[in-house]
Amino acid sequence: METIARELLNAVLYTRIDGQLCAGRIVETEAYAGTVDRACHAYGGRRTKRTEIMYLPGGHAYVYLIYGIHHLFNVVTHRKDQPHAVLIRALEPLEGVEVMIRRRNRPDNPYKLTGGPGLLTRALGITTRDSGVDLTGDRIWLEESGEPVPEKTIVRGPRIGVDYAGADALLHRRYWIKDNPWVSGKK
DNA sequence: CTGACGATTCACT
DNA sequence: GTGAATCGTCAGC
Repeated sequence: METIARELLNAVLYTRIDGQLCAGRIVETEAYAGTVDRACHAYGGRRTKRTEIMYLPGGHAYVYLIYGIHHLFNVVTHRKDQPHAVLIRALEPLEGVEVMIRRRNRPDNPYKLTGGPGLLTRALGITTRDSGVDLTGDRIWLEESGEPVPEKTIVRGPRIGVDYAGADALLHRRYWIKDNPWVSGKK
């Protein structure tokens, strides 16, 4: 749901995986709007073992493998059987930075530690094993950061990497915090 | 069973 | 700027 994609900006994503606590502030998201969105894995009402997670009630994690290499993390946002989700595209690291650096094992550009959907899952230790986990649990969870993002500093634009979605690729369902250096991709 | 391909990242020209 | 990496998922036979 698009409202939730906006609301998730500034929320803090925590993981406690392999005994390591990590946290990052969400600075970029994308909304995937269920069965009528060509860019959504559940387009047309498709239900498979993988996409079944998106049909769970909001508050679960939907994680999948892309290009055989990267794990992408989403928050399921709607009620049961409404397969909407928000992809977390970028974080600003807050806690466990040393752990993230070790997991990423590539200390070139610091903004690339968690500045991309495949990068932040690597840094936080999230994999497809975590698909379906309850985000109110103690392995992966979200917390409000207090201050909501001022409306003026939220920017929106077309989603990235969904050209196959035809006209739906043009919809402005990507949200990010203006001028935040951790935001991935281009304008 | 088989083949095509992806909500990406990185190395290299 | 281009192309490779790499494998689970999915549709089709």
